[in-house]
Amino acid sequence: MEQRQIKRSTMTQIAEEAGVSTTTVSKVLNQLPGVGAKTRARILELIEQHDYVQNHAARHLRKGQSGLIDLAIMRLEGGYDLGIMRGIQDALEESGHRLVFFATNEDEATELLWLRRLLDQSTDGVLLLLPYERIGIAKTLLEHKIPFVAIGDRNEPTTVFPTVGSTIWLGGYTATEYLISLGHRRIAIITGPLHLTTSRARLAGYREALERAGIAIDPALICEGNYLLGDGVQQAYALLDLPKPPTAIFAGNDAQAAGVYQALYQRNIRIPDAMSVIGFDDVASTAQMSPPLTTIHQPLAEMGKMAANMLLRLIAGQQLESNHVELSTSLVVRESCAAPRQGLLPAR
Amino acid sequence: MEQRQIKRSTMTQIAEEAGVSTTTVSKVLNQLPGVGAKTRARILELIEQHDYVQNHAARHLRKGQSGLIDLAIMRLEGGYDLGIMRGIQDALEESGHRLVFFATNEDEATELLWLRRLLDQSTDGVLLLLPYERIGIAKTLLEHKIPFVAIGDRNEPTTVFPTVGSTIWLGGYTATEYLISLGHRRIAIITGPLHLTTSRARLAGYREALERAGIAIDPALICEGNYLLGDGVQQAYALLDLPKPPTAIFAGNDAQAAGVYQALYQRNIRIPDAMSVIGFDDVASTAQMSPPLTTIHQPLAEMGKMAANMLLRLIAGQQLESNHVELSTSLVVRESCAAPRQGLLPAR
DNA sequence: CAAATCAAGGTTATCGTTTACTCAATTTAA
DNA sequence: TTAAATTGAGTAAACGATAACCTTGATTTG
Repeated sequence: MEQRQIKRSTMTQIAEEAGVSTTTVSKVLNQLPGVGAKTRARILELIEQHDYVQNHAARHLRKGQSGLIDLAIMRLEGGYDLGIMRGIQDALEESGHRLVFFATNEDEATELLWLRRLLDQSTDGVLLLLPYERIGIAKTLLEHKIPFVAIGDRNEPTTVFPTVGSTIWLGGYTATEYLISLGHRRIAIITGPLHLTTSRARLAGYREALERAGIAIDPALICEGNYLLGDGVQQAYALLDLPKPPTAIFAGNDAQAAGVYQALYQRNIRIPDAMSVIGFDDVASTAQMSPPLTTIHQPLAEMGKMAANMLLRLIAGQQLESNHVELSTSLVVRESCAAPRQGLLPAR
Repeated sequence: MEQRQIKRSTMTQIAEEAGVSTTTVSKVLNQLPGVGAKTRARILELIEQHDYVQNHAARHLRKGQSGLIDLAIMRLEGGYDLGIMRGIQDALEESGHRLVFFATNEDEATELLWLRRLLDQSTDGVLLLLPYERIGIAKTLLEHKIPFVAIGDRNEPTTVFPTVGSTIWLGGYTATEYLISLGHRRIAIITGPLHLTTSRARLAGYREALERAGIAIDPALICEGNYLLGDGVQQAYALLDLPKPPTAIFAGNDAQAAGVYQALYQRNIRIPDAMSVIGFDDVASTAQMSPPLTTIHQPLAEMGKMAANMLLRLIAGQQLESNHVELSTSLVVRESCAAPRQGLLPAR
């Protein structure tokens, strides 16, 4: 087997050529004091000439810092994770850390193996992007004092470890309020699994908006899904088959909204003329839908960035001001909502 | 600053407790011969007890292998990259390598910085997932003898370095042939940028299919896009405004197909009744469209897996059987294509 | 002018493994 | 029974950089 990677010059070589010790070169590289201007310049020049790059492994071994941050994700899928990753990427680029990527695929064995590998100090910190709370991981990480931050919708808000989320309740409220403002009175919601606090938060927001508008809540208009497209399809059919179907559907997330779209397309019900649909998340692909989906924007990239920055601070040994931070959601109006067909509400 | 990560036990400690030298422990860990059964058992037990994990950095420093594979991607976006990443993930999980993720964001400076960092032997190999040929990177990698494999549609097929692609031409041919088989005669195509060989390959396949079916090629039905949704919208409008519009549109890729959908939705033209649409790539989100998009499947995950495996072989110092491999595309029939409205072709 | 301070730089141990080489004890072959 | 081969284990030198601790000469200070 031939030598694979070209042999690069080491600090020792640079030191020799410059006629100094490696210590001095190290000082220059790490911008530490104790080196004269002339010497420094000479060394810098040599470094340039040799196209010298510090050996990562040696540095890591000595300093105990790998320069690596591990991201655990459940499943490489939706735009949700992608949006967050984008933000993480951005934040890490500045810090010079490399992002290691790992998908658990919901397999516990895989997950454990991964966790075990991290324990050899090969990671500086961990970002958890798991859709439900994997207490196990968090606990292990805590035990081993590996810094980490959890991002996104999770089972329970906690202050035991740092988390980044968004104002879900407000999002649910805003979505519903918007539909009301368009004149809708019969507004359905397809929630996520109700054992998740974030699903309940959406629903609570929905309820609050209706109540404030003085609209009675009709339990028939509240369906539970599992945040998957198929649930959207199914629940939409169920809603359409109601004796008195809604004029608008708040889909809980964008995937379910896509499902609602499909059901409506099948039934030849035009959006937004005959039915308004609003999503949640504002995943990248929602803008691609026909018509483009009005939805609640979660600042995914910002959440990722925030989480990464918090982690970086943790790694640097600094204290966090707050263990849980929530970024704000906002309404993105596109083309899937309009006033209900019959115009204004009939006089009572 | 307090100690951050828990101090883990080292080989030395294990060795001491077992009353052997570190060499012996190392042999056990690396499954090398030269250790008696009893000793081996004793050491293994101690390893278990201590929950010992090898120190990555030390190992890396000594062996010159980081256990890391870097993936360069242009931009964290579509399902295209995601699909491929999924395959890579799978392949690497088996080998135990960690996947480092990097998005160039099309910024050359960032890219250079990244490349420079890899040169310190901190990577075992590189996977290039860049939509156009970044000769610079490949050349540098080649120079420094860093093993790498390029994946996906690229500018020019090459045998200078290993690449993984798919049978694009055949895909273009199949898509067109399928539309013809449904009875379409006026079939439009929205290509990608024609300076890309992969765009030209789709077009060539389209032409061949038409020719074989004895259908004259109408240049008015051939438009060029840039693989973006907006191009799909725009070109679709142009096609609809033709004196004699097509009855089917081959959209070049799925994003453009989504654009076509939007334009058709605006004009209230129903798919597939009044217009058939076929995509290319079979990105995850196409199944979410309304109606679900019929498209040409690129085996993205398989491509990623293949590329990763090739890279692994390269890293192990093995020869590749072939420098360029092409996996086959296939037709995925969903609901966006049907026979043209007017039924069969009028007799001539 | 002696003592204290300081800046520039060097010595050396160390981080935790791997590996080439050595060595003694034991087994095998002749 | 003795030389040769095999086996189980140890020694010590890397791998490349960092950091605590010195040394030296120059400059400052009282």
